[in-house]
Amino acid sequence: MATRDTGTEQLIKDTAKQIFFAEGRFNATTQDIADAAGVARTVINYYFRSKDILFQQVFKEAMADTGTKMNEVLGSDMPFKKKVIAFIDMFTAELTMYPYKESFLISEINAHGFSLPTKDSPPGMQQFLEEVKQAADNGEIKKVSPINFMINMLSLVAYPLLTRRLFERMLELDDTNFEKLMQERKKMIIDILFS
Amino acid sequence: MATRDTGTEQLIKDTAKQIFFAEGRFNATTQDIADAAGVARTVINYYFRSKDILFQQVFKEAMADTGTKMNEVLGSDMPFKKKVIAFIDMFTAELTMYPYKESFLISEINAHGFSLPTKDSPPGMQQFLEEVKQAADNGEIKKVSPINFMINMLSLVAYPLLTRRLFERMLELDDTNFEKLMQERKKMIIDILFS
DNA sequence: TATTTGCCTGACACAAATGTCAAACGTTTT
DNA sequence: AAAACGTTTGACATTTGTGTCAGGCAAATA
Repeated sequence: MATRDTGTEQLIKDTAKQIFFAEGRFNATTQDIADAAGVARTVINYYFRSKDILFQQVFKEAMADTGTKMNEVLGSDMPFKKKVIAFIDMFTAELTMYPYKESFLISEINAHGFSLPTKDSPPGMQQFLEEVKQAADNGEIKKVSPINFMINMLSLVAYPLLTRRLFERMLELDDTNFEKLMQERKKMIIDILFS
Repeated sequence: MATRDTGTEQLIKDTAKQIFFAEGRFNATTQDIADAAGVARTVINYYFRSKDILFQQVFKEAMADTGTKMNEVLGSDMPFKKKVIAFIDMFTAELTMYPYKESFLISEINAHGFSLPTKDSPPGMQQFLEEVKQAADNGEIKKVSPINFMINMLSLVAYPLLTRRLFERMLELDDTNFEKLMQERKKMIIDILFS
């Protein structure tokens, strides 16, 4: 049917991602999304047939996107430590832009039972876990199981960004101080991982 | 009005907590909650007047509950390392029971602008941060800012439990193996914090 | 036993959200 | 210019979720 491509379909998906992943408004209605995108609500039905299908597409793309980004870094041929730093930078940027992405994905899994399309864990991940093992044998890092190393790396970066709002309140930090704290943390995380 | 206390009010709140915090079904309807509790939907209106008020009460209690539990451990007079271990145990148990609690609280803040009641951070927290500073001066732990120590402790415990579903898929773990991994992690986390 | 009182129920009314459709609009094609 | 086509729109219908109410029930009280 030879699309004329007004960019509207993509605009709707991007707007939805903004609302779900950046603003964390998980119960946004199709009207909310349409308003934010500046289009009539029925356009959503025209392009996606139903709200559910829009959600599924956004979900699927988000998963694939995360997978690709991770794979690119973890599967690259950088030296180990450099790779870890690159990953932390990438992951920090990702979570700063879309702090609620993971929470949204998890909540959609619970709400609609969306199954994760990942056939098997991405190849880059396997390669990286192998490299962690080597680094542990080398003595470049402390002896930990590769999986735990991976989890530590993810946790130390992601958690404070995921729970940013709570931290800001609990610790009485404003946005500037929080950003500063996150920058400090990057170095500290490397220290911990390579101690 | 001299309540006769059939336990129904509490049952509804407990059921809501189960659905929100344990099952992660953030868009559950009042009907869902009523069904799970085995009562008619209108009973919810009888006890709470509206869905919003029920949500707010659950939210408020959850926040208070978390605050109390943290305060009890962090404000106790245990020796430092013992206190850290006790905290990790408590926090692990809490997150195993209610993995989606934090996510729910954050999502409600975004959706309904629920304000956090704790104006100032609880006293136990302040005391603990002070003790971290001392431990850093003692050399009992590495030199890190108390806030970062706190964040590290929380992150290493919470993140894998929050994102359990994603991890299980990505790393191809079943429930048993995941639990085992979490037990291993407890010791490892202590190692990291006290290295 | 009769009455009060708190608790619970189902039917109904209302509100909010989603989906459908015919028609209008502006490009592109003929 | 006319026709064809993809896109957009607003009115309408449907579905889903929430709140209200009168009345029924059982335990407590008199």
